[in-house]
Amino acid sequence: MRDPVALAKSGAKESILKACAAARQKGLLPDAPIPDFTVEIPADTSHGDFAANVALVGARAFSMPPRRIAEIICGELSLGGTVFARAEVAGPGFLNLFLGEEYYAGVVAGVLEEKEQYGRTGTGAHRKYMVEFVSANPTGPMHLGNARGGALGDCLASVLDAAGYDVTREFYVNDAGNQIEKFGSSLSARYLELYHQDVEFPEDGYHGEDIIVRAKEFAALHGDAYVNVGEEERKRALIDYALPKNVDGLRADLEKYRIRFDVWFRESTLHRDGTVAMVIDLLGQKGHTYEKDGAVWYRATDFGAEKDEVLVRANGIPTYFAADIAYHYNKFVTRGFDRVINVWGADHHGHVARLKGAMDAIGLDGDKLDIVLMQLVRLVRDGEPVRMSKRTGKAITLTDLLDEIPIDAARFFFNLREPKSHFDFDLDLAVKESSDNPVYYVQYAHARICSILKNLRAEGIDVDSAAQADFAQLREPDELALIRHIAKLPSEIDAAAREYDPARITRYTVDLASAYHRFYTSCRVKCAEAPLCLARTGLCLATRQVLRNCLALLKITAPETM
RNA sequence: GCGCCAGUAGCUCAGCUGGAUAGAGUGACUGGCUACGAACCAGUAGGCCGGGGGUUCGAGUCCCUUCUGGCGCACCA
Repeated sequence: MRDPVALAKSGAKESILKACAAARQKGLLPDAPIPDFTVEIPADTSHGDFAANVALVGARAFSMPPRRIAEIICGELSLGGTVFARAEVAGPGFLNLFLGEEYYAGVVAGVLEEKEQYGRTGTGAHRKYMVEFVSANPTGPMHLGNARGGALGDCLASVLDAAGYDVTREFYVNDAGNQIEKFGSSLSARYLELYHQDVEFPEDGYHGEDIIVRAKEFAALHGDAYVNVGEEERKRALIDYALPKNVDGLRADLEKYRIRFDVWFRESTLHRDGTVAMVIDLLGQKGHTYEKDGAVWYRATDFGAEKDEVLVRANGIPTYFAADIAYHYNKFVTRGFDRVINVWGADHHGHVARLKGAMDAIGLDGDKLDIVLMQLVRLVRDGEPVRMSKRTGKAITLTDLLDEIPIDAARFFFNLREPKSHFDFDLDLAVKESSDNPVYYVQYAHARICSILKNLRAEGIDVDSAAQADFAQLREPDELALIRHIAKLPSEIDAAAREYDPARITRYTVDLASAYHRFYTSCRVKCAEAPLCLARTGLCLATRQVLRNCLALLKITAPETM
């Protein structure tokens, strides 16, 4: 629960504000309000460990040159009680702050004390959040988009959990509506084909092999009992058989991918329990609907959408959109989520405004609904886009992908880029067991630490007592750089949660591994003087802990040996 | 035609609510193991941040415009 970076920043801010007040009292600064300023970690460490831009943003308010303001504030600055040892004015007027030695020791000791809790923050304050993701149609196998959405949604949920939110992972099962009817017709046709009935396969039906497999399974159970019944009865029986099977299949595939949902929510329940009818009614009462061409329309344009939408078709069947409004009513009202995050493919971006608008229209707050749009993925092999599976000739499925590349690599790669970035998934790189594969780079750092600790134990060093080592021994630049990076984890988790971008954690982990490898190259653990050796052992333990915490978040294994 | 996302090194991408000399990986070239894992580290080269305007102390970041690419604009989901 400790966040060294946040503490340092707030301490710096407080001291600076005090210095400003003191300067004003002495008449050194005019009596104008101090604009909001930031305390950030500069890219270049020669610019200090933290830097404040107070003088730059205050130039106008004080009508003084920034450099002069910075000098005045710096002169009044008292750093007692903060983690900083000194400050200096630099560049155009930055106030650069340098950390004192105690800070570093505190960070390492803190990690070893908090262990797997290190990095977690209380920012979320247990607010109820839902992340709905994947939600693949149960009419067939999952595609590549689901692979990215799965890794993204799952890690986003982990990140939110780490930031202190009460998170529910949810899969929306579209077990009603048009595509289920198509699913039934397709199954029915395949079933009848088995009995040499002369049937025409539905034009817009599902052509996948999996439909034939299900029809055969059904035939093995029931024989020709459903050949001579009505089409509706046959479809119903086939759907009732195949749908749960498919959902179980999705569940199993996702578990292989290390994703476990808290809730599998069925669309059909919304139709059955009347929620769909209720929200349509509600919209009508509020005057947001009208009838045209026999259909019930919703005035989406009144709520920011580009065009109005049909809620109930002329044939009396509600649209998917109507069900979606009901679904979100259920999320917010029935189940009381404070915020709902949906992970959608970018091809659904046209639905964002209308769904959020619909929330406003039924008297809820559309701003509590966040849609994370992720761009579609392009698979690349030998520098060429791969569209189809070699084996099946059809679109590549999640299981095809996981047959080819390790789960660790898949989860890592899909979380390496921001959701909104288009990206190429390099199959050759993902299967490569070498240094240029970043997932191995990170895992190697972990294995390396484990190996060192093992050697130290073999030499009779009490590794476990290293948690109480004198970390003030750590003074080398690469040691301090590593510790500074370790200190960033909690704020990085907060940032990832705030921006809905778990890729930040993946990149953080790569950078951490890099900082460790540099430390390893320049600082020996084993042959150092006893106190230094123990301190470095502690730093190894802390780094390993942080690597583990990050990899656990991403659900990627942390191997002891490779 | 309208809308959303993106254009940063040869390639893949970072760049934190506008901050200091635009970074990393990879590829190319060069160095580093008689010492804890060389699946590692260090160095060199490589850039009118798609183009053009604007806003201000300061723009890769914000605004306008334009070009290019991806994706949407169903009584499908």
